Parts: sequence; C-alpha cells; structure tokens
Amino acid sequence: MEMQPELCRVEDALSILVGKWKPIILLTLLKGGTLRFSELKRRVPGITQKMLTNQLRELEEEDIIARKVYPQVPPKVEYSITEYGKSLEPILVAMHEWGTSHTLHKMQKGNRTICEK
Amino acid sequence: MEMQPELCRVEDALSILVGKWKPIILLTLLKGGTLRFSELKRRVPGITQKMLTNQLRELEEEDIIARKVYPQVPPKVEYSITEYGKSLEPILVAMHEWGTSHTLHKMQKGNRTICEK
DNA sequence: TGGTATAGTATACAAAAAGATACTACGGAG
DNA sequence: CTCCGTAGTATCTTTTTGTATACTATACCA
Repeated sequence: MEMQPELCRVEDALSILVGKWKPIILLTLLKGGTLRFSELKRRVPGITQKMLTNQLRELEEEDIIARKVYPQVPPKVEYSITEYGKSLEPILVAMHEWGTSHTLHKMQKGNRTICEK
Repeated sequence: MEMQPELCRVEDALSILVGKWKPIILLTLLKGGTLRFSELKRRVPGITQKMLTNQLRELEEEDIIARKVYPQVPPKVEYSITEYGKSLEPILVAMHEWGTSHTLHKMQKGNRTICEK
C-alpha cells in the first residue's frame, strides 16, 4: 500500500466535511430528518442565508443531501440526508467523541478553550 | 442530549485535521514514526518550509505531535506523534475508507475527479 | 575564507472562504 | 394596491489561508 492514494482519500472526505457550517448542517439534518430551508436556518444559529444556500449546494453536489422543491408560493424547499450521506455518520460521531475527550484533555492542561458563546 | 455541545465537539476535532497539510503530515508521521524536519519535508512533496513549520506548530500546540530539539549545529529537530495524537488515527482511517468509497460512488455517476497528479 | 547543511523567520502577495447587506419573485391576505 | 413570507441572488468587504522568496545563525570542512 503506497502513501499517495491514501492521503488523497482522506482529503476527499475532509473536503466534504470542511466548511465552517457543514458539520453543523449535517448533524442537524441527521437529527432532525427532513427540514425546510427556513427551519434549517433557525436550527443553525448565526448562519447567513448566503452561507446556508452555499453549503447546501455543495453538499447536494456531492450527493450527501437531497433537495426537494415544491412548486408553491411562497416557495417550499425541503432538505434531507441521502442514504449515501448517512454513511458519513460514523465519521461525524467519531469526531464528536474525539472532540469531547480532547476538550477534557485540554482542560487538564489548564487550557480553557471550552465551547462557549 | 442537546445539540449545541455536540456540534461544538465535532468542530473541535475538525479544526485539528483541517489545514491543507495537516492530514498528510499526520499520516506521514503515523507511518514513518519519528522524523526530522527535513525528512518530513521531503516526504510531503510540495509543502513550503513556512507551511510545514506553521502546521507543525499548530499540531504541537494541540499536543498531537511532539517536537524534540537537539542542541547541535546544524540544527536537528525531530517530530513524532504523541500517544494522544495516535487517538486520531481511527478518524483518519475512517475518513480514508469513506473517501475511497466516495471516489467509487462518484465514478459510478460519471464524475471522474480521481486522485491524479 | 568561503561554501554547506539544518531549521527556521520575515515580508509581501495572492487566493479562497466567510460575512454583511441589499435585492428579487410571486401569490395570497387585508 | 400594498405588505408578508419563503427561498433564494448579487455585490462588496473582511478575514483567513496559503505561496513565494529572501534572509538568519552556526559549526564543520576544504
């Protein structure tokens, strides 16, 4: 097994998760199921409309989330995780778990960068 | 279990892995063991000295890698993954595996963005 | 005396990502 | 006739990341 391809693959997964808002969006959809744009926006505090649209488009392109448009006025668009997107869950969970112990680790070293507002 | 803290933790892990060179550096050290600065630089093609120093400093601050300086001339500095840093391996591996199947998934959809030079 | 090797710094610049803000379309309610 | 709500676009500015290039210290070697 050589090195190059391996590295390349990690970057692949990373590029999907990276973006200031993608993990939050994915976790929100994993927990919340199918959500409309506005609902998603409410559940991801601080995100701007532009950023949300933007990140959703990128995730959609990778077939991680599905977008369903209802031809209504006012518009209704629903987003959900695809089956394929669900395969990311273990990574997200692993990262969450790691992050949690990392926080403890940092606290033990006197570094108080906790998840605070 | 609420949402906020969970999200925060994922970001925590992510922030350590993110950076154009960090996964590559980590995998190189995981595979290569203890390496000198120059050796590391050779094994991560394309990285500039500044970026390497930079990323190593950040990883060191998070206690993911250890830096050992030998008071010699010319200088000798060795880098290695800490025990703590090794706990990231499962995440890296999960990402690699996911990335591999993601590539297949994309190929099946006619998208040929493969790991090529 | 000058060149080599190592592990950096310093500075300037370019590119990418994120943020702020304003604008649009459209049908229905009043 | 005007305002509301939804799901966006369009621009512009700021911040963050990354790149390129040059420079440093110092012992050793010829």
